[in-house]
Amino acid sequence: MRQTGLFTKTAKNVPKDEVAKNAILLIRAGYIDKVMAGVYSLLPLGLLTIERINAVIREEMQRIGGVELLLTSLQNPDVWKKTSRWEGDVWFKSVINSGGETGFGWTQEEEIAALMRSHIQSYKDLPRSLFQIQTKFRNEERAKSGIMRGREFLMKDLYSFHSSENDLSHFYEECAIGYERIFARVGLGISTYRTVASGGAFAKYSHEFQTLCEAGEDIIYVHEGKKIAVNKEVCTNEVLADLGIARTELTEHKAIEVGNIFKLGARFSEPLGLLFTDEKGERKPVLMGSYGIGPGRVMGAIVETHADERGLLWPEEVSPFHYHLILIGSKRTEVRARADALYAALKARGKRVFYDDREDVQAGEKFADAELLGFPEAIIVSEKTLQEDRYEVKERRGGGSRSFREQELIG
RNA sequence: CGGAACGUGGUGUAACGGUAACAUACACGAUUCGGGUUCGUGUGACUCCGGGUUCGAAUCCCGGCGUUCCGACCA
Repeated sequence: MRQTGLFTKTAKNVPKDEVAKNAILLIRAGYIDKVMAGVYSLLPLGLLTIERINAVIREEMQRIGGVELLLTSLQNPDVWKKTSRWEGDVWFKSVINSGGETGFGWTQEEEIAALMRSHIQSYKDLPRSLFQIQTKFRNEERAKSGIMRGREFLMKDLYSFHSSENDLSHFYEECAIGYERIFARVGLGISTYRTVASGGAFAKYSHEFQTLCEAGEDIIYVHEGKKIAVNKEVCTNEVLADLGIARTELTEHKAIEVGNIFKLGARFSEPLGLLFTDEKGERKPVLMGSYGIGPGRVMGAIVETHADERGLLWPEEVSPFHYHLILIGSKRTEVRARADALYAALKARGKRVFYDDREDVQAGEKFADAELLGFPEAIIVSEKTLQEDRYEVKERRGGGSRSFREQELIG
């Protein structure tokens, strides 16, 4: 992508109505735009970043057998009334002009359980796991923390269906491992802990994936040795005994909940009549699990934990581009021609390149912009590099630079 | 939902109840051309909305809407 083809601009001034680091940097760099409290648009660079995160999530969900679909946002109240979840303040609800009402989905257990009634009849139809990446709506009392707690946000929600508790538990663990792979790949591995949280009616515990961060809203107690944590909300002596850890071994941290996994049992399948026939001919409720990750929160958590005083700093796997090709001395036609050629050559080889081809912009401003945008490596093309017949490649993290011949770069 | 602060050009700030100013961004002209260069000129605001007080309101009062922060809430 050429920078002259991008409409967004970087800003020096920080928006005054934002305090969260993630929102300030993402807005300054032109990745997102704030529409209302807790409602942000994804601009081109923001969208590319989210798509990178989604691609990782997709791959790992498919690896554990998940099949992707896309459910509707508008919800049928009837199914929600059966599970007594139509009431409550989370909903954004609306009326249908021709009669009746609807609500915007904030999670989807009811809808998917209702759907699966037509597709699961026998134990032979199990297990199944389905996921989607979809916009969710929650009427939060108070939106905060920039993109990390919005009223409209993207969510990956996977639902699994099982014939036995054993099978559910097995998949639950598989999914937990998948989640660990995801967070490792997007650059949150070392700071993300599988955290014990309240389980609900069916299971004693659920698990949250919590990324240590001062901007987080949750408080967790971390056991470094075992690489596990306990949410403050459930950190009782009984829980600690279950986990075989002592309170003195724990350290308190603030954290961002970037994902959660939940055993639902028959909580939704039973009231909605999602039943199957087992080997003995008996009718039983399907056992379910649900597993969420917020790609926007992940993006926010990456910004919070990776960005520095110069701007954003993306791990390679989620960065919208790998190279930020910077043309210096844009008036000199031979320099521009070489930069154009290098851009084309890199693209032809499938490299993800963002090309700062702007004219009349000073080198300093280009460097500052590149650091704000945060791609892993900058390639600098200038009179100086051409004289040496080499290109300078500068790392965003650390700022070290090396020079390469064209062959080494595109080979 | 309780408490607090705030709402002024695109963005960020200023202005005692008395001509709305500055920075940035933008446009034009020079200058510079590997770290946000320098200078000049110019465009751009019914001061969130609606009432009220006053000779006169960005400023004071009331109501609404919105934003942020603290708390409560967050299957």
